[in-house]
Order: sequence, then structure tokens, then C-alpha cells
Amino acid sequence: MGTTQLDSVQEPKYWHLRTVLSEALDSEFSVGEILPNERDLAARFGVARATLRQALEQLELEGRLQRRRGVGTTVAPPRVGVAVGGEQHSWPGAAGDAWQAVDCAQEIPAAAVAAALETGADEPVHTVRRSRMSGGQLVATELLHIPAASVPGLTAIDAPSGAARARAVLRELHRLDLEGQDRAVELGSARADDARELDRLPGSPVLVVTTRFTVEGRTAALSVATYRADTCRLTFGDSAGVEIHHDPARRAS
Amino acid sequence: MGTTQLDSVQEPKYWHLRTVLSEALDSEFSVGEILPNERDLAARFGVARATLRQALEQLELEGRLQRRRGVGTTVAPPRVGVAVGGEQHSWPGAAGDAWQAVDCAQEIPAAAVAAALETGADEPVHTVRRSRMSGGQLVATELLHIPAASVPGLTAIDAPSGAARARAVLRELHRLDLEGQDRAVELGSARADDARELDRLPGSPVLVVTTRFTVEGRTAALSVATYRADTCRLTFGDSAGVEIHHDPARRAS
DNA sequence: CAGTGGTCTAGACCACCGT
DNA sequence: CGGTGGTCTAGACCACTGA
Repeated sequence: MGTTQLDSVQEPKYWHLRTVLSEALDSEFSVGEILPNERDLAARFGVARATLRQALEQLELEGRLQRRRGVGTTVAPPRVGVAVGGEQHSWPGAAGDAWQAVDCAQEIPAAAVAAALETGADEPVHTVRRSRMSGGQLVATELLHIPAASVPGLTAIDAPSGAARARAVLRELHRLDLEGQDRAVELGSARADDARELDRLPGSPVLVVTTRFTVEGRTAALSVATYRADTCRLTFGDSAGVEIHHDPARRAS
Repeated sequence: MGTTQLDSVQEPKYWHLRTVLSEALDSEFSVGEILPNERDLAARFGVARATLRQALEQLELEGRLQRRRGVGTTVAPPRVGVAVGGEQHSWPGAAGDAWQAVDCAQEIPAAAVAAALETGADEPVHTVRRSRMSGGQLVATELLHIPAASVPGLTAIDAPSGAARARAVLRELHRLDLEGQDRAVELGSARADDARELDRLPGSPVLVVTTRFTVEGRTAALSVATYRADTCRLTFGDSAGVEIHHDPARRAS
């Protein structure tokens, strides 16, 4: 056959495009550089803009690109490793913790939260909001649910509300003897409020880390943390975590 | 104003649609049930099919729906919790391990793998392929890279290739004293081969779990495991992991 | 084979950003 | 304001599934 290779076995255009762009990013662009706009790129590759966008979406999902409305598409830096607690258990808000308390409210939890807390459906719960910075950027938000029964020493006088109140709740929590913790990670999509905080669009992919803290066999606190999936690599274990970044030498198909 | 509420502040149609569908799934559908086809649904909601699809994509990402070409869209069961190793370190392939060896090849690793292994770029490496089932379904594939230098006792006679060879490599690995392990989790998109194995389309979102096993301060093995993000919830820690499933009572916006 | 979801097009308009 | 990415449309065709 004279032809080196026809597109052969029905690879979707957007997938092929993703591969081509990916290689171009490796060889011809550096971190932070701005790509041509979508209309130009689409024209250059002879596809509709929607198809080009499908390829860009893939690359954004993989953390290779960053797109911002009104600005443009830039080459993303490698994902930041974000430590998510290792071997030893510790309470949220302990020394050296990367989180920052934002505020706190006492409320009746949603049914699913109450179920996970193993409390009655109408038992009051303190909900502490925290956020986490990394490299000058907000990378995660957290809702920390603590049954009021877990922190009986807390008085309304400690602080009425706001960050001070949140810290007071955490202080009370630290008086308990942490017995163990379970953790789960799954893919989710950012709710509108989280999206706004994380500077993403609603529905953006996020990694949801759910942690249950147990004291005397009961659930004393429940954390639901939402990490930007595009920029974060969650690391567990002793040290900084493995780095395998995008591999230029590996073919995608 | 007579109108109870106009769509108000510019919520995208697909996002609103996602919410409406999500609530419909809670109240009017049960797991495994087949939804009307996309053309009908789009017509019913008075939107273009592409817009409807954008909403369905969100719900699929969240693990609420499952779509299969030529078949239809069904309501997905809750995600399965998949244990990803807890506190105690252990070698891959140890007793009780959920993985199944598929085959093994000795090859020169890609640059990124060699870098993570901290070996020379042209040092030979055994690459064991394994797969993991859960609930009768393949939920993950793994590439386990082991520098030939890590398992010097391995002879070519043990087994030429295939699953037997893979098991022989693991056996040799178990002779080493595991010192520690790091783990990282990040979002990725399925490469064409993984996608085929996992019964997904190329580019489907996956959770990539990278684990480095260390012996005497050096990296003795490196595992890159790819989990279906739609069906899996990765659990860490002592017990079965926290379950917070979709919460009908919580508004999405 | 008919019906499904997956891909692709060519256009339009909108929301947002920086100048 | 002009330029960017984000949303949306109405259509077409394709690949796959199951009867």
C-alpha cells in the first residue's frame, strides 16, 4: 500500500485531534502559553468548532489545558500534589492542617448526611465550612458535619458565628479521642456554589473526598471535601506522593 | 409580577435540565429502569438533543445514569465501594488481593515511568497487567512496573509469558521486604485500550491510582491502576468506607 | 432490521474579560 | 468595545445492539 496510514479503524475525529494537540503541547508549547482561539484552531484543523471543543475538553479533563471565558486557553502547569492525610489519624483543624476555617452554622442535616452520621434525622449538627489553598489558589472546599452531641462542651457564648465560631467547634472536637477514620474518593460534579468558590463552571469535575471520624465506635464527625479535579492530584501515604505526569512517549490509542 | 419565577439569573438550560432530571430519577424511576430515548426526552423538554445530552453527560459523570450505544439509558445503581488498600502496606498479589494477573512483558519503560522508578532510562522492566472485578464487572485495569533489578531471582524458565509469568514475577517480588508505599489519586481519561477493557468509550473519565512501593529507600515497584470513575467509589482506611450517596433533599444550585 | 446512543456540522447568540 | 470561551440549535450520518 502506498498510503502510509489511512485513518483506518474509525477513530473519532475529536479523539485523533486530542492526540495531535497533545503532541503539539509537548513539543511546541510551554506552560502558561496561550493557544490560538477555538475558531482559528477549528479552521486550522478543518473541523467544526464543536468538534475542536470536544478535544479541548478532554485535554482540560486531563489537566493539560486551562480555559477561561473571556480570556483564552492556556497550557496548564502539572497538577499539584495535595496531601490528603496519611497513615496517622488526626482531627481536622489540628496543627499543620492545610485548611482554613470560613464559617459555621448549626442546622438540621440533609437526610443522607444524617444517615452517614448515624444520628437521628432531626438532631442538630454543626456544619463548619473550610477552604484549602495551594500555590496561591483555592483548590478545595469542605463541609465538616459535627453532631451537636459530639461537642457538648460548646457554648453559644464562645462565638456567635463566623470563622471564630468554626474554630471554637474544632477546638471542642479536639478534646475527643480520635479512634479511627475511613476515607472514600469519588468523582463528582461541582455544585453551583462550590463551582463559584473554586473559580470553575457548575458541573466541572471534582474529586469528592469523604472522611468519617470515629470515636468510641460512633461517628463523631463527617467531612465532605471537594477538590478541583483539573488541578489536583490527591496524595496519600507517608511522603509527597508519586509523580507520574503526562508521558510524551506513550501513544494514546 | 404574576409569573411565579422566571428562570431568573441565567442558569444554563442543561444545568437546569440536569436538576429536573435528577429529581425525576429520585421520584419516578428505580435502578435499572430504562429512560425514554434522547430524541423523545429532548422533545419533551423542548430543547435540542445536544442540550439534553449535555445534561445526561453530567448525570452519567455523577454515576446516576448509564448509557450504552444501541441499547439505551438506564438508571445506574449506587457506586460500588472499592477498597484501595488501607493502613497496612502490602505487596500487590498478596493473599486476599482483589486483582487477577493477566499477563506480563519485559520491556524498556516509557520515560515517565523510568523517572518515577528512579531507574536508568533503558533499564529493562517487567510490566504485569492485572485486572479487577467487582460485582461481576471489570472495574479497573492495572499496569505494574517492576524493574528487572528488583527481582534478580527470576529466571526465564519460570514461565515464558502470560498469566503464569506474571504470577512468577509477583512471587519474586514478595521475597522483598516492603518498607513503605505512597499513593496518589487523580482524574484521567481512559486510553483506547483501557476503555475497551472497561467497556467504556475512549476518553471516559477514570480515577488513576498510582502507587509506589519502596524497599530500602528505593522504588521496587510502581503500580498505575485505572478505575471506572462512573461506577467506583475508592475507599481507604480500615473499614468499608463512608457512604454518602446522592442526596435527594439537597438542591443542586 | 429498526432503534439506540455517538459523532459531526454550520451556524447563532450570550456572558465574560481586558483594554 | 472587540475578542474569548460557553451555550444552544436543527439537522445529518454513523456504529452498535437486539429482535
